[in-house]
Amino acid sequence: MHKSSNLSSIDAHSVTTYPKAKLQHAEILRLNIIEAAATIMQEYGPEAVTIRKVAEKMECPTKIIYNLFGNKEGLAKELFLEGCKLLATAFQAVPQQDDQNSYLRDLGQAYWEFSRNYTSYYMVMFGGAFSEFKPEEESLNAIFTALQQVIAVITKAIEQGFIVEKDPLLVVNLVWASLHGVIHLHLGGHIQNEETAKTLYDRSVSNLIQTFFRNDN
Amino acid sequence: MHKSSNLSSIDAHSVTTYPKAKLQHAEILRLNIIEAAATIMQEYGPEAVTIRKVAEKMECPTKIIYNLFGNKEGLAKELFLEGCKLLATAFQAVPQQDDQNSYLRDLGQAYWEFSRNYTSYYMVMFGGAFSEFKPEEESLNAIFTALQQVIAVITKAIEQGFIVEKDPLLVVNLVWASLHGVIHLHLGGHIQNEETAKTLYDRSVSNLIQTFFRNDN
DNA sequence: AGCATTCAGAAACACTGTTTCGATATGAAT
DNA sequence: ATTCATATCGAAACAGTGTTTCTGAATGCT
Repeated sequence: MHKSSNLSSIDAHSVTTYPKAKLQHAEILRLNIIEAAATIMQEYGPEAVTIRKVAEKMECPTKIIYNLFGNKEGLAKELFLEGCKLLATAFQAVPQQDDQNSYLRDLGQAYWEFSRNYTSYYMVMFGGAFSEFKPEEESLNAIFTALQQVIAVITKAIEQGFIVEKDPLLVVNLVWASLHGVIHLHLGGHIQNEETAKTLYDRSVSNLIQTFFRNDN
Repeated sequence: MHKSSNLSSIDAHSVTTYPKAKLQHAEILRLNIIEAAATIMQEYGPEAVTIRKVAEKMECPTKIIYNLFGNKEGLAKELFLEGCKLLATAFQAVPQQDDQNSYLRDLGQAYWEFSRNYTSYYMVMFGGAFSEFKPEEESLNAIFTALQQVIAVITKAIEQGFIVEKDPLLVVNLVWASLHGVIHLHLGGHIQNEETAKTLYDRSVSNLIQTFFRNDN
């Protein structure tokens, strides 16, 4: 106890730096709380993320979490944004190709693997795991950012005349919705067998590419 | 209080009919509880369905609900099955047509309207509104039954050579997943504008039909 | 009619998100 | 430096959830 009293007694005259140091401390605490929540979520699933468990892991009272995030929705939003970053990273890790068709296929594969490797994040972001959280503008922008590679490749394909449809976002949404549908039905237990789900997913990818990419025959 | 004591004192000698009457009573009670839960759900949403609120509406202790349904998951399952019946009815209400292409389009429209008119049921069935409930065999069969019209029309289209793909269930799942994806992204707040969502939905239907129905040109 | 069994129904338990409130400690002012 | 006001801390309480206990009462069988 009284952990910070030593720190604050180091120098008592630099008044202006005090709030800054405290804010830094608060920011670090904030990040640690998000990390703790993420750890619990990935280990035991989104429904295991309770304010009390996070507070227990952080060895702090729940009030601090409420001070920093307002309510559970605020913490959920941070996990949502964290997931967006992970998805963005996953897409960025896919090597670009001149063949837009093949590149889009690889991005689709990356999306599937993201849903497998970060299932809890996927459920928070797109599966409604935290029913209290609905994405608002900032969260929607984060998704938009995460999908940037997909948007880019489709935009390019349109510009180069490989895709007839003019509106890139329309195509992106159609692709996204179709693939999300397969993943979500699988995660929801409606398509239980994973192989079956993967087969459906790959067929969806192929069908979408066939639909949008004019095959010049 | 002692409501049933009058009933049971009507005739005390017909011993064999007693359990039957009681089972009937239990069955009626069971149906009333499901109806009460459904009413709460449709009025205030799935998250408002709590054992206590249902018990309060039924003016009975929560124990009775636990006796009849085991736990909340058991009650959720009944709502799920109820939703399947409603969806089946909605599909059956679509007039059959010889033109499989057009018929499938109308079934797709009915599916969209079901998700609009019975959003809570849709969320319970396919949106994971009751996270504790995952469909087991009986529930999966109920979905299969509800989708019967869709399965039939696709099977027929394959038999008649309009669809090249051989496996009807594969096609059904691909169609279902794509359309569910649009609906679910919309209900989840990722595609907020309803008009946009409907446009995407209609385009998905068109794309799917174009993909699977060989256009004889 | 008596007896065993079952079941109703209130209360309690364990857990959740969230808020309250007194004690504490902090930051500013004289 | 001491005082005062403010802000924060942190335990406890509140309201609500799913579920289980437990006692008294009614039920069904002998």
